[in-house]
Amino acid sequence: MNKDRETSEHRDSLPEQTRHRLDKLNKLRSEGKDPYRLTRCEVTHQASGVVADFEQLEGETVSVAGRIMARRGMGKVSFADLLDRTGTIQVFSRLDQLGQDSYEAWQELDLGDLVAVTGQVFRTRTGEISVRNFSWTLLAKSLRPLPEKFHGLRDTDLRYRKRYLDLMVNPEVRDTFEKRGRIIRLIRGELDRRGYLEVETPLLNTIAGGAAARPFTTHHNALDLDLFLRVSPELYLKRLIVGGLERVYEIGRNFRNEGMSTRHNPEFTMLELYQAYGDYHTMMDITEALFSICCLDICGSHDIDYQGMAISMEPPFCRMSMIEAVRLHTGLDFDVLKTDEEAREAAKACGLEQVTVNMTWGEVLNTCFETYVEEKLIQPTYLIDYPIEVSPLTKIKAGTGGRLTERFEIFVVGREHGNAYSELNDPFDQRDRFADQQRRRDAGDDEAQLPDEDFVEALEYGMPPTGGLGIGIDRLVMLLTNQPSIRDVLFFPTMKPQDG
RNA sequence: GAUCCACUAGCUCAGUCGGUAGAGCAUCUGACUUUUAAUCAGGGGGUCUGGGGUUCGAAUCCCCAGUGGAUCACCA
Repeated sequence: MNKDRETSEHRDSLPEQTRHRLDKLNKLRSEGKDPYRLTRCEVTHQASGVVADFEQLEGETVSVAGRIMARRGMGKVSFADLLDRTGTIQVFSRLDQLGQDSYEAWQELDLGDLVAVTGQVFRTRTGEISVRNFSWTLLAKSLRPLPEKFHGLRDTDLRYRKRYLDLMVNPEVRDTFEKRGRIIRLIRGELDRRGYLEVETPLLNTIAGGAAARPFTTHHNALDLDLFLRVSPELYLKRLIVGGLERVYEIGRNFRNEGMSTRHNPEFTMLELYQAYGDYHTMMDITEALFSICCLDICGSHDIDYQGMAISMEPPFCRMSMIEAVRLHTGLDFDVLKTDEEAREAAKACGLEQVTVNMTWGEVLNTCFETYVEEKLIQPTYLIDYPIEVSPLTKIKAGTGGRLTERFEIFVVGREHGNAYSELNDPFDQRDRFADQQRRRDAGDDEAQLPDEDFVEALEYGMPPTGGLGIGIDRLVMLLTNQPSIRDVLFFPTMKPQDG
């Protein structure tokens, strides 16, 4: 709120409620009681602590601080609900205890004002644990009316744009984000226990590698250099494996310049980890451990509800090959369909319209999976053995004629939650795969991966056999907090400006 | 990018057949010394998202735009 708004002509144009609050603030300032000048206050107890430790605290004097969320005036007595980060505590104020001036000033407070209260812990006649107001301080004036307390803030537009209001009046929102923080802490704890080093790698990339996705572009002025926001930290993390760190992980933001949905935000948080001397089976064990640990801690059970679906997060998770899954759901058997031509014809006969003339056996298989199977994988399932065409950084699976790779994605509630593989460490093969990706790019596939010759050079020094895993943190949080949209687990989801 | 839906007081929502706008909470005035969605009495508050059109008359019907939501496309 800028200085202009304190002048009289602006005052008159303000909504009634804001005008009243501004008048009160100006009155305080003119009396030398500017609340914004205070720099700190002594807080001895949290709201939930007063309630939890009532037996010990009854009769003791405590200092609490928070936002006034509700008031119930009774004349010479009044009640207020004070909200801090732990919850709500009731403040009981009496005229004869505060004195005329202090009580009148207390009655002048508005919903949303931030106050500190010092007083005695006691239980009211109706049993409510409260703080008897002996003295209080206004810590900050709230100049705008709060959203309604009973219904909360419903308008999704407002909730996402002004998340602070959402957090003030919708307690379950705070709960979701506290759980998000806990999930990330649990993951760090488990990986630290397993001897992983947490690392950070560049967000500004000269080559946006490691995933097939369109990047955001930016520019460095001093170097006169176009840069890309990373779409994945994968190639950097594997360089660290080459460097001998053996077990590394990074939890951080990826940026993909693509469509948005309930499952996609342009920036999102990924866990990526790499373990030398492991493979994709090692990564299945870690995935199960991480999911299970988080689920038990957050939900208290392996049996959870997600949007009306009963999900069992009890390890071990179901494992099924892509060929098997497609056979099960479409009847098409890619063990029998041998050539690209046969695969295309069979899929077309099955009604798959996306099939184009150039598609290979593996691409058809993958398209069949995405079209007919993916959304049906409700219970946690490791979908294994992906076609080589869609897995340019992955080791070939022995005995598949070079068609399939040692890779899995984990699906829950019909969504991809993670992606892992036995990392390709053959520099010759890797160079060929990049060349293949380049051919696809040249043929018009702008999502094909960009060759990274420096990465291949790193492989030439020798990378041990390595298992790698990526888990979408936002989707995991959605799953464990039963939120329907990724925007509900991001404090500030990407939004169009309103006057855009 | 496509389709459908929504947008009314600070917030949550009604608004019939096209006839000058309603409620609850919040706010203001008054009453009230243990309330808790406090209660009681009274008052104020609106660019009906924006622009255009049809009409004697539009929150309401039509067109365009904005923002959001859902679905699809995209996302190996």
